[in-house]
Amino acid sequence: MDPKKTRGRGRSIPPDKANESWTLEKVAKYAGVSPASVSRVLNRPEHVTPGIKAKVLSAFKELNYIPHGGARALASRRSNMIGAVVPTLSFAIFGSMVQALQVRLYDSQLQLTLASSEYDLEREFVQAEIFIARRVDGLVLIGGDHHPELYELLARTKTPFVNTFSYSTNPDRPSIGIDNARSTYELTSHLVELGHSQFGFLTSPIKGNDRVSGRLRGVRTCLADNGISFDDDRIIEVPYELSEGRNGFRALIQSFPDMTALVCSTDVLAFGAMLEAQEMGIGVPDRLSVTGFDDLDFASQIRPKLSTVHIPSRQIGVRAAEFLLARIEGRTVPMNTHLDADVLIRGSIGTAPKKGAARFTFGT
Amino acid sequence: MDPKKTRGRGRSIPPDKANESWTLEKVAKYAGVSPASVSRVLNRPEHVTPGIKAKVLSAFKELNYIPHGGARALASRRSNMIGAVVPTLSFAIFGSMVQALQVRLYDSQLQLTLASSEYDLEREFVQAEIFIARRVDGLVLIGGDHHPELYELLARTKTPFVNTFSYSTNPDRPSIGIDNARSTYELTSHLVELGHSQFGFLTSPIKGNDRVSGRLRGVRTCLADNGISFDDDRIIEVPYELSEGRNGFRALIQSFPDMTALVCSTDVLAFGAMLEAQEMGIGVPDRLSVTGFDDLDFASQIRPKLSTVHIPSRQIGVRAAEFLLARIEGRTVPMNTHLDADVLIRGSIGTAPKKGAARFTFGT
DNA sequence: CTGTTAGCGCGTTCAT
DNA sequence: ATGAACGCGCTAACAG
Repeated sequence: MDPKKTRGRGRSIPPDKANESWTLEKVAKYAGVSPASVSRVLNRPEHVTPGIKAKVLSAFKELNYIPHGGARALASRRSNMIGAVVPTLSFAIFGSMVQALQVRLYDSQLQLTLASSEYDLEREFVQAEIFIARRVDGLVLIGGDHHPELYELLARTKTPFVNTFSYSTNPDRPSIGIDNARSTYELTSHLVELGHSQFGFLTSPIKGNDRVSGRLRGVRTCLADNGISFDDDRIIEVPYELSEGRNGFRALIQSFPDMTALVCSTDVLAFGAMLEAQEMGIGVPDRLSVTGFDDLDFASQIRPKLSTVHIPSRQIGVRAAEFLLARIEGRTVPMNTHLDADVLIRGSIGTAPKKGAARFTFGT
Repeated sequence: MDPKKTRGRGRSIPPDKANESWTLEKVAKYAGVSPASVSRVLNRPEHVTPGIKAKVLSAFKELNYIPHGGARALASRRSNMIGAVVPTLSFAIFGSMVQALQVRLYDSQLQLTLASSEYDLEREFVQAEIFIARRVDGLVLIGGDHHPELYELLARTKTPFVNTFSYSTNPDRPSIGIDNARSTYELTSHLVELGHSQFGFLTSPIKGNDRVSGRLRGVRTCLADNGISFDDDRIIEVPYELSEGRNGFRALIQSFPDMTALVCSTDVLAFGAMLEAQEMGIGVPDRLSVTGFDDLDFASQIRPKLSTVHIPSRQIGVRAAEFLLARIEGRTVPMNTHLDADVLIRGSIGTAPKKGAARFTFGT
């Protein structure tokens, strides 16, 4: 027998198993096999004899070997990472999508890495660029409004990506999401049927956010279809914060004391508005109907319950993962998939108060 | 002159600038300089003559060159990535910490990459391991309760890390955070001073969460110090969800109808409890005092305002970044830093109702 | 200051 | 099924 391969199986230099930085090559030597075999048990264990596999596996354990991700990415031209850039980490709605995404990717041996843009398209671009520099295998984005250069970058680098939360039909911009305009249209219709004609729209910043602008479009279209006038000064834009919902509502009701229906672009602002209304003695839904969007936990817990639109965010996460997996593996998949969003009519809306009766007077 | 170095500066093979995968070497050839110089303008631009720098920079632009992150990490033994594993992305409290962390790291050319553990120590371990496989330069963790193997892994790989949100004094476990027990002790003291003696504790799962267990300890110690009895069945543990706050409270008040003070381990559960109390006709704070922890936006917006503890989460994020930066650069820094958490006494707590008056009777 | 050269740790042809 | 050799794209000495 070859003495090198008998006893000791190459355990020549194990000075300190713990404090060594083990590389695939060293592990191979330690296990008495070739580097290629070690690589195989890492990547295609089924193509390896049980005997060798066992040796390598036990070497892994003994040496606490951890393969170098960067080196693997370099050699294989695949990073096994998917990047996601979300607008914010401060609201639950993206959290549940991301969680579902993560779990689904994990099942396929892909790791999710996350960054946030703080609702800033420039920052979103920078974060995406960093991900691309890491050669992520795919990218998940929120919405379809992005820096023009980002779309160019994506195309140039051929990075698979998918827009989420808002549905589009553009075949060059894969998307998985809901129809924001349609859902809001529906919500607004209910209000119209209840006799409302004095509307207000309270929203977080619209620029660069197609979900929000879609919702605004839904309101506009619905009111136009019903011959209800809706001037731009009935739209008030505030930062995405609970307290700003209060402020926005106060400003709006001061300008339009006869407003009886308030449509909010998101639950958070609706909560703020409801809290302020309550404080001002404006009854919801008796004198004012309020709607939101997102169906956050609070929506069904506060009283009255908030009428809103439920976004299937877990579904979106799962679908996004599966879309990217398909693209990465070269399978063909529909570029755009529409998901249904349930419109939830709850206690926060009611029939429009009779003319005059609704008018809120200050200082009374 | 050497003809190779004259006109054309090597622009021999630019077949399709757009569809090429440009490497540092190709860029160097294109710019007519050495690979080393290109690398230098990437990493130490100050050590490069303006002339060369200009050539390289314009080549970057023309070719849309994006350096390969994995290769850089491999060659330099630094990934310029910091990993963070958070328990959940669904609550704002970690969001603001992570955001601050991200911004601070960004200023130092480090990229944050995020993963979530869903409050599961096993999953936390796996996520951390993946990060370490990517050779992150540092790791941010939440709390100090981790899988024992994680601590081993960290030590073995010499990965700089820091526990956040909970303060500890263990020099082997760097931490930046608040003293959960102390803050809750203080909060409870207020309740005791207001005459309360019938307490309840509503909490999210305690196991593996030292922030929550610290808070429980704070309550226990305070009540013991004041000679107030507090049996374990006055502690109720529910999932971390708004609706579970309702359920938990209902169960608790049924078992202990004479309870007048409810301490919650987190604002979310306190909100649930307050909503349920309101629904049940139990006045807050007249018949029941409630406290939370976190100071979420809602805490100061609902009525009555929730008494709670404000966590300086942005501060924690900034400090965590700076701690890791220091460790990476080999500077010495205090291993444990304590941050103050403001105890906010607001409308949700009041003097204990007289004996008997407080007793809530079902079906009345 | 600049260019040359040798790896970084791994995957992947090829032979065998 | 296994091993040898090459190269992924970049940085880090070193030499000039």
